[in-house]
Amino acid sequence: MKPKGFVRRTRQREVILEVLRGTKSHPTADWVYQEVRKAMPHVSLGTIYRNLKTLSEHGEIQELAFGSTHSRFDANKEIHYHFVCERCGLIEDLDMPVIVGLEEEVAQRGYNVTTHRLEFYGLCPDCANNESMGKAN
Amino acid sequence: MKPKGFVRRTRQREVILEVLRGTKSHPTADWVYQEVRKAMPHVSLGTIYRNLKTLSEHGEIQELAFGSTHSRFDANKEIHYHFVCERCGLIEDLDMPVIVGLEEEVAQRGYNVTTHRLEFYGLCPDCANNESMGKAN
DNA sequence: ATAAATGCAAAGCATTTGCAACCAT
DNA sequence: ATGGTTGCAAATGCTTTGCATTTAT
Repeated sequence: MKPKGFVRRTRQREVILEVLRGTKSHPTADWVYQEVRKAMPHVSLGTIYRNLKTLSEHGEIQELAFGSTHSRFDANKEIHYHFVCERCGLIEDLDMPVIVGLEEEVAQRGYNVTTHRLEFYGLCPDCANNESMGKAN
Repeated sequence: MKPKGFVRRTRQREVILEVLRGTKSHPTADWVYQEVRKAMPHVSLGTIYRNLKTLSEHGEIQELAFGSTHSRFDANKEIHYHFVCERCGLIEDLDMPVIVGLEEEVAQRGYNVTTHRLEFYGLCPDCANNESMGKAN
């Protein structure tokens, strides 16, 4: 029996991966689109987006979210770290000390560091609990 | 001479700050909007967005970008940290070792940690240089 | 054969903006 | 009085989707 939800190997998917592997510039979807078009003038942006999503879901690439569809705001001005639950979306402050010397370490590499951001992803206690009890999603 | 670009103290700005200071939930702009409406039925979403931006630019609150308007993709599957230039938008990999024991530290607080993300913000070498030379933006 | 993937165009949706009226200083 | 701020609505801009058609397996 053939597996359902099987991921096919298409030319557009291959070109997209090639393009991505050929750069260190952390490109946007649109940049990838422009590059892929050079080899396949008829690709559609939709295909690029669908493949980038599929590829990152399968761990072939990493997606880094920047900008903001859903910015969150915090009246706490002090630097602090967050935990983000990948199941319920909860975002909580972590009562964890700010790591000292971290920005200095990057500054030594020639960067002028203003601030840093550290986030942990996973399941919050509640979701981890529901998951193990086989609750619905 | 009165300063230009002075920030006024408006009722909507105050209510927005109050709402934000009254929660630990890292709300979205829309949640803030719904809350502020309870006190000021006529506020507009545009005002919420404008004020959230002003407030974070002035360091009164923190904005945490989630989701993605401008996702970036990386064929490098290994976990690694990034530097983001706030002036030119450059995003670079940092050749910096992954901090050991970090996820364990959060796990001890009851979270089920899958991964983490660490980013540094500031000026890249080029931009820092141009800035000091008084180059245009 | 058959379900996944594509191209194209039409939504979706959070966020931004133009503009006249308004109001804090 | 003056220019920052607001409300309203239209516009952006990235990303997602519906659908008929291709295409990989």
